[in-house]
Order: sequence, then C-alpha cells, then structure tokens
Amino acid sequence: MKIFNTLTRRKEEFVPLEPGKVKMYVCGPTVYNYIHIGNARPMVVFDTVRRYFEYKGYEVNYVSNFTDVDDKIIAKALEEGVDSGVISARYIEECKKDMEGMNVKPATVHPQATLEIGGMLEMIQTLIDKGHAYAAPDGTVYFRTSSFPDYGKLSHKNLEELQSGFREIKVTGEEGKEEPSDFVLWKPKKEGEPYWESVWCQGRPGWHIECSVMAKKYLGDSIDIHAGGEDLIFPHHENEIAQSEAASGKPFARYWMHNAFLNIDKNGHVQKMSKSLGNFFTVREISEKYDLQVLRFFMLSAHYRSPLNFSADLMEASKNGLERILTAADRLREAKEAAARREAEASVSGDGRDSLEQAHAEEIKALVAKYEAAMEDDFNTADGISVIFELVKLSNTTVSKDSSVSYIAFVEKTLKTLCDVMGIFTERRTEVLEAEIEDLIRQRQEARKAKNFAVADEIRGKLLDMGIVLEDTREGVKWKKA
RNA sequence: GGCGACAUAGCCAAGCGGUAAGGCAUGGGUCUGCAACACCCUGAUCACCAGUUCAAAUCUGGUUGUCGCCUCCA
Repeated sequence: MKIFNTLTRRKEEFVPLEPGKVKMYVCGPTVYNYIHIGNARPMVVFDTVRRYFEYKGYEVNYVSNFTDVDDKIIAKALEEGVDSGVISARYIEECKKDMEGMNVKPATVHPQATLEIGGMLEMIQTLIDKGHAYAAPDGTVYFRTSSFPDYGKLSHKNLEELQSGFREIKVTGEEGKEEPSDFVLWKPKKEGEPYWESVWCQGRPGWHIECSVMAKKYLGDSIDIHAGGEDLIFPHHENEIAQSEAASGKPFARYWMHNAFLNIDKNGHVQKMSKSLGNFFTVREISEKYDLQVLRFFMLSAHYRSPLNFSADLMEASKNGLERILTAADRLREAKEAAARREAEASVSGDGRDSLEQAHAEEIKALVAKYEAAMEDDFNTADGISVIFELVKLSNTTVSKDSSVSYIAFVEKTLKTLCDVMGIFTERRTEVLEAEIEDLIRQRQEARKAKNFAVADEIRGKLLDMGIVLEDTREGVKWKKA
C-alpha cells in the first residue's frame, strides 16, 4: 500500500510500526459552530482511509480530537452569555450528528482538549526542562524553535526564511519571544476567559500542544499516520512535530497525510470557502436538501489531494450517479429473492456452476483486484468509484431472473463490500410511507388495471409533487424519494 | 518575495513513457399504456511552444492561466 507522505513529498510503501495495526490521528474541528463542508472533507477522506485499512484486516486505532477551547468559542460564549463549555458541548453533539449522516465512523477515541490539560502541563514542563521552551515574564510559555534543528522539515521551510518573513509582520503583545518564529505553548488568561492553574500563570494551552498531547496519550510517542487539511501543514503540524519530538526524543509520526481544500464555485468563479467571503455551506444546510451520502459520494469522486470545487450542479450529478448504484443494489436484492423462490419450487440447487456465470464471476474478481489496486495507490477513491460503476454495469447486464442465487449473492456481496469501504450504504434508509401515499399508489394501480391512464397519470403527478417517484416494474410498483 | 500544486471531452474525473477509464449531462434507439429504471449507440489527441525518445497527456525547459501555504483556518 502506498501513501503520499508530506514529509518526503513522495509516495511511500506503508509499513506499520506494529504488524497488523495502524495508529492514526486526525486533527478534528474547533467546535464553535456547525461544521462546514470544508471541515467535512478530511472527516470523509480519512474515514475512508480507515475503512480501507480495516477492509485489509488491520486493527485501526483512530483518534480524532475536538478542540473545545479557543478564541472563537469564547467569543461565541460571550455573545450568548453562557459558559464556553455550553457552546463546545452543543457543537460537539451537532458535529457527531453530521458525521453520522455522512456515515463517518466514530473515532476509537474523541479526546477533548479541556479534558487533557494535565498532560499538556506535563509536556510543557518537560520541554522547559530540556531547554526547548521558556516562560516569558508575563507567564506566556514559548517553544524555542531554534532548539529544534529539524524545525521546518514538514513544510519544507527553513528558519531563516521564516524569520525574515516574520520580521515584516507586526507582532503585538508577544514581546517576550526570543525569536519571531517561536510559538505559544501556554498563554495567560484574559478577563472573563476560562483558565487553568499552572506554575507559569493562570491561563490556557496553545492550540498546537493540544494535539501533541492527545496523540501521545492515546497512541503513544510514535504513531503511524497523522492527518488533516493541507492548511495545517504550517504551522500546526510543524509545531506538533517540534513539540512531540523535542519532548520524547522519538520520531512522532511516520506518515503525514493532507487533504486538499474544498472550494466554492460561485457563478463560474472558484473561491476558497471562507466565513469572511460568506460563501460557505454547513453540512447541516446540505442535509436539508440532500441525503448526506450524496455529499460523501461527491467528496470521494476526486482524489483527496486534489482541490475540489463544490457547486449545486455537481451535487446533482453526484446524486444521480449514486442513484445508479443504489438502483443496481435494489435490483440485486429483488433478483435474489425471485431466484430463491424459483430454486425452492424447482428444488434445484443453483450452485453457480453455469459456465457463463463462472466467467462473469471471474470478471468480478478482476474488478475487485482493480479496486484494491486503486485504493492501494494512495487511496485513489475516484478510480475506486469507477470500478464500482463497472461492477454495476456488469451486474445490470448479467443478472436476470434466471440467474442462480449463488451468483446473484456473489455480485451483491461484492458490491456491498466495495461500497462499504467508501462508506456508501447500498440499502436505502427505509422509511415508512404515510397511509395517504400508500392509498394513492393503490388507487393508481386500480386505474391502470382499468386502463384509465389519465387518472393514473394524474395520481402519479400528484405523488411527484409530494416528492415520491414511482417506477412500474414486473414485480410491481416501486417508489423512492425524489 | 519564498515554498508548493494544478491545467484531460458540455460538466466532474482517472491516467505516472506505448498510443485517452468511469460518471453526470446531451442526442438517437430497445423495453414500457406513457413515464421511470435498465440496456445499446453517440463525444476529447490531453492550455500553448520547444526539446528528449522508436514512442509523451505522461519526461525536460519555457510561456500563459488558476489556486494554496508562508497569519486563526479542514
């Protein structure tokens, strides 16, 4: 399996620290609002990475944090006149709902920064003891970047460049720094802010130290994969490396994975999604119009390291494409039931020995191999999805009412497995029809039987207005939501 | 200014030296009472220029354009 490693800027063969196990850490959101679809991309992408590892039989210890203390959370809390814990708890819950909708598996552990302060104080003290950090007179603790020769190895920057760049930036309130590139590990509270006691001052942790500590606590000093959005490469991940490696003396993460951004395509102009431009969508908003499976499917339609543009047209296209896969899965289920009945009546054991089915089964195995090859090549989900479509085509053309149960079951299981790695449900989320709708469908069937098509079509139109699409098949009327 | 990425059919998107996957959309058929589903058919020489090579979308150099990071940010 090959993974593109930001550290080396090349694809490398994945070798786990412990055979059969993967320890991965994914930087999670700061919970001051509903997550937007940009936040959702790493969740979906790395959840898929995790699913593929699990498919391959690895035991994955997947840790993803919630940053629950930060300026924006505090600002929001002040605005609403509540404790900042109320804000973070609320949006953690909402975030979990969105994740569930996108079929993102819960992490093995979802640590929260405010519950890990003790570990942070310890690591900061260790860094001070080793000469990698220092406390300024006002109680702020900074990391001494000059003490860590490897600083810049992830973002491929060197300290001189960074420092000359920083000199031009007006830094206020940070006079205690030895060097402009030094960063905060612990900072004093301001009036009205949440704080924790420490030997340096009453205050709170810097952002970077949180992830270093949570990764260490739940995964150990050295981990296999550390992932997040590409904007985190510098300074966040660079700083994590500095802190963790300076404190432990061991390599921190073996592979660094970063997903590209999700942009907004607005009237033909591609823009980075940002709050200031007012062009972001929350996952919650999208869920009002689409099943979040569609959003997930859309995100996996491009490689995770390529920028992806979001637009209404693209969502429609994704919806239609996903529908094709789900329809194929529906047909397989029905075909299998019909075949089972037929085989029971004729008491024949459809053992799939038919030579044509054998040949098709071989084709399917080849598709699975192709799918795996795509995923092994740095998780090429776009290619993986194209293989799923090839399987759908094969299914639609080779499965009929005369197929053997064993063949249909094989196709069905394969499709389900491949979709499962992508986090795509092949079964529609079942809903109970309202009695009124069922009644209309029944009336329409009677009208059709009586060849009263005008009435039948009228009822169909009425149902369409209600968001119900009908399909007449040999087995009867099927319906789905528009 | 420094570092980096990208440019493939109407749209999205694979491709990593051997002659362009897949999906959406469009048009034409088959099926169907009609429709939907499904199936068949329908489309690109890969931003531009110059090289390397028997052979390049794929390698090298240049041009143009778009974007990201360097500051909180997925």
